[in-house]
Amino acid sequence: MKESFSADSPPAPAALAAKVRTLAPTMTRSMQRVAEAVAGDPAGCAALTVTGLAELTGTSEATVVRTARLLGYPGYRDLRLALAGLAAHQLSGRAPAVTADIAVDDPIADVVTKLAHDEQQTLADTAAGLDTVQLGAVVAAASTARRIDIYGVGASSLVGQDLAQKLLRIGLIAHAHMDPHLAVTNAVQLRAGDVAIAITHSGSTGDVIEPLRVAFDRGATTVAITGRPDGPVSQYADHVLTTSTARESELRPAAMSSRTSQLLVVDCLFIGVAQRTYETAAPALSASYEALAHRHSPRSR
Amino acid sequence: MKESFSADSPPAPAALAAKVRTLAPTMTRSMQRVAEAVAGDPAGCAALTVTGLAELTGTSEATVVRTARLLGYPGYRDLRLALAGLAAHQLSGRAPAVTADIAVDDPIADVVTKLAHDEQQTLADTAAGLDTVQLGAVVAAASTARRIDIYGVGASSLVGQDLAQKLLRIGLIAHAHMDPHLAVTNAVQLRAGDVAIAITHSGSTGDVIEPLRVAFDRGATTVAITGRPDGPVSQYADHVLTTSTARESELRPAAMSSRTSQLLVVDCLFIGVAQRTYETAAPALSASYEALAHRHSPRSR
DNA sequence: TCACCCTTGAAAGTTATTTCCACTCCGCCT
DNA sequence: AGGCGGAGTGGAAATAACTTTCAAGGGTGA
Repeated sequence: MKESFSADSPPAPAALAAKVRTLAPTMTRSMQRVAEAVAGDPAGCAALTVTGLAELTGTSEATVVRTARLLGYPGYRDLRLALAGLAAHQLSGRAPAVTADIAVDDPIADVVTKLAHDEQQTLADTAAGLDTVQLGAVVAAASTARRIDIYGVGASSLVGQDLAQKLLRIGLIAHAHMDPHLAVTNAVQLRAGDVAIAITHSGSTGDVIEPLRVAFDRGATTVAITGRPDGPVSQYADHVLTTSTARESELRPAAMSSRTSQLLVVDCLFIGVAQRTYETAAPALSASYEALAHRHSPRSR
Repeated sequence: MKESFSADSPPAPAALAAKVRTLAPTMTRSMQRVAEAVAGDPAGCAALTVTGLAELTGTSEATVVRTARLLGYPGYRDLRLALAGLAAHQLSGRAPAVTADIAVDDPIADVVTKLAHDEQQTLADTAAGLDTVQLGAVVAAASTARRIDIYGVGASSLVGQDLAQKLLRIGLIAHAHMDPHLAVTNAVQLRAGDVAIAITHSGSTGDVIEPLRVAFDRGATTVAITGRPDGPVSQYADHVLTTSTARESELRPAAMSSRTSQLLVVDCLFIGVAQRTYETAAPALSASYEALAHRHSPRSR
């Protein structure tokens, strides 16, 4: 039997500090120094080699290895790996008050973190609150529609354009109207089998409700994508898709999170339609991809 | 100079998967295999030695080390340490994520879940990979710019419009150019102190690079928001903001996640500017809010 | 006081990582 | 078409890191 130490337990994951305390009495003085250093600054020790840690604790490499063994690892290498994991753990643990509002004097790094977090929250909320039955119905209607008209103004206008752009790419006739007057005059052209989609966060944007009303009267399938399903827009909508309303702050206007939410809905809608029309959508998608390729400079690698 | 590879960034903590995707195009085949293995199974790879990983990926030790360097670590040892941290992270983090791709026959409810999850991932990756120093510099430049020109075509055009819209709302002179020719002719008007922002996922969209080049030559502060920081667009950019490149599938074109990523960057930029110009931004924001109020029907709740 | 055993670090030995170099393959130019 | 140059790659030497061995030192109990 060689110089064996009781490696009684598996490579403990996070309970390292506890283990150190438990085992401390059985340790020799030098080993205690090593264990102390490891428990005190896991992150720092993870960056050190055996030699480094030996020097830091004023001991030898052999002692460091012995300590690692005692702590339940096959060698120092594995202790170090565990240490790295533990370090990553604890510095992620302290979430810098991510729930806090974005303040005027927040450093830019915090802005990024908070904003990303907020948007993630918005996405989760939207996904949770989305009525998949309604969505399915809209997908079905859109897949077979003769034409699809989309209404949106302001920030929602961009969402509408995004949807139209994508639907066009898979060969559907979709148009995003930005001018309210033209929208109404075009809505008159709609009939049963066509689809009209109104996008408005407030649910009460007159410029968007009006064309939807006309489409509704004409017998088209009408859809409202709104954060206020109880708003006026819904009365002319066969299907209502609800977007989430995140808290807004002075620096973060509602438009920002509503846009995220709307885009998710619109993307789901698009993918649903693409699935349904896969036979024609797939070739259309690759065709438009091809067409774009030569617009990029050759060098890409 | 020895066999050196561009270890451009610090040892990224959690943004590893994102970094792999961003850098993938610059990588050689063998390196891609290694990077893939690392991104695919951080925990598993953390348990492997250089030789082990080399064998697993069917490459050589040298290639593994090269890949580690490219990812921003001084060597494989450090990559391994980071991997261990990441592994500890994710298995403590959360439940078995929905990593599966969106399939043609997925029910609509799954589409919503998966898509929301993917977009959340994209946001996290983007936030982790965003260079806050660069962002800060862009914010500073934009806050005091005489005028801000924004270039983007296709899907990126909408992102550009979004940014322009928001900047206008806080009283800055911002314009999103959609027509490449007009963009160039307008870029000629720029001079030192002005800001030009090009948005292109591929980093090689000629229609966007051209106006940026002109702006660059004119002495304006130029910014590129791109998923390929090594792309041609960067050579005319004083500041490069990197968006993340999520995996795409047949049903989920790259445009979708790149848009999410771009919007986050743009939002951060906007909030940064709003902070800096708070004195004027706050009243401007409420003024525009007021102006919109009467466009909505009276009944709201 | 002596013998024993435990603790410890130096150094040898082993394994892992990094560096160097030569070979190959691919694209380009002549 | 042939050859020339350069990037990409893996093999192997060199180096660094880790592990083991071993002998010296120091304390303790007989």
